Amino acid sequence: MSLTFEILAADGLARRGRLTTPHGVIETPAFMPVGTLGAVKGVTPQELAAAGASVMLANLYHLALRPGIDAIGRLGGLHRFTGWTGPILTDSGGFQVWSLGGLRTVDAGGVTFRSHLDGSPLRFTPEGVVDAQARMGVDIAMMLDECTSWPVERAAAEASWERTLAWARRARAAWNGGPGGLFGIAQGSVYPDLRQRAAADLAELEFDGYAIGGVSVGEPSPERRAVVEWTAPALPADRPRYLMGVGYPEDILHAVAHGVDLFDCVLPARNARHAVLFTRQGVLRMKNAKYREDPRPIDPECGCPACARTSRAFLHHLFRSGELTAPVLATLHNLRFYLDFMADLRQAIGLGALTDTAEQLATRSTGEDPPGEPDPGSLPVSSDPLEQRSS
RNA sequence: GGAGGUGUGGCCGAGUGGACAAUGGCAGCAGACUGUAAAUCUGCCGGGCUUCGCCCUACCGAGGUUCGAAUCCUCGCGCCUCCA
Repeated sequence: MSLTFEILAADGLARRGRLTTPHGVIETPAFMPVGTLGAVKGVTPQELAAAGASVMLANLYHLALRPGIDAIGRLGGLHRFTGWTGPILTDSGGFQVWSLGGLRTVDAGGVTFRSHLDGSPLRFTPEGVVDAQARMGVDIAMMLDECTSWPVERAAAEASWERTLAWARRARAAWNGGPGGLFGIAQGSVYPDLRQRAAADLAELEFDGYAIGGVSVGEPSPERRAVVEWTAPALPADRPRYLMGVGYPEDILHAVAHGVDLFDCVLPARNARHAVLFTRQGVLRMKNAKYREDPRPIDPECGCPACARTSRAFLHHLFRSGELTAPVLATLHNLRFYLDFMADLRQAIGLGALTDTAEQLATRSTGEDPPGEPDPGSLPVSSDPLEQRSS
């Protein structure tokens, strides 16, 4: 097995672990920022690392379309190409089966996409997807799956799982045990027996890790949580578990408490670009008029480069003006918030205090920030102009 | 002085007899975003109300024609262009 996973501590079902990959160690539970095209939008690899990220996601479908897997191979692999030196996990394109629903057809053998860029056809098979990820030299490859939509009839969900399971077997057989690892993906929509069966089916195939897919596709939060509660404990305990596409901090906390180790979500990055910031005081919609003359930092308890010397008023101004710096600063902040959140969860599990701190941690991103009295002196200004952004 | 043009909701700008409280865009107010076709999308945006509807005031101003005018006519005012 090319990835090693150690469980360092446990707290109820929650685990504090360490996943060792060819390009570095991932302390879990971990949040993996999404860099679909090879970069988290607006963020350099150095900034990503400085924010505390230990692993980055990228996407096979998007990279296969542009610049192409062969080109990435000729350029020395995905790490060399992107400049991100830490672990990389690539998603297989299974999510695009759902998100690009109008641009693909699925058959027993695989998926045929019509490029969203120019309409040209692109064929994905379980074997081809494994091979492409191996050629890019990623640390964690994901099997090709069919991400079911929501809602979906039970019979359709079951048929879909039969197909995805067949793909899982083919992917497993095609994986040549390169330096990285291959993860299986459980589907089964919102049907408990299907979910549990999917977990058991995959476990037999002995993947390097197991993902829960088919969530974050529009289902209500209680449905999503139920899926986690059925599936996560049913997956092999000695391998990392990955909840795909989730989510808000409260959902991550819930999943961690049920034994999930890895997460990814576009939310912190996309919301940042849309001027929505996560803070320990609640959610801030930075374009709102109430921040026009708010001199406070975004989040006084945050150590990110934006909070170090950017007032809400200035960030508001940058967003209003369409200044590129705005989404960049906001993304650096939101990423740092998520990554700090995960660090706090890891610490809590290590102390056996997850349940105790759960409420306190969960309230961070809920609700609107309280108005508060603007305190003109509240923005800390460093006396050392070179201190900022240095990592 | 003469000729022609033009004046529309915070701004720009469609509309040239009824389907107009008036297309669009911007600005403004708010909301959504979950393995990224997303620096995107949605709602509101004259005033009031019991806001899937009703009432009032509205397209420079004042008159007029008409069943009916942002749209036609007259006068006035402002602005633009050309000629002297």
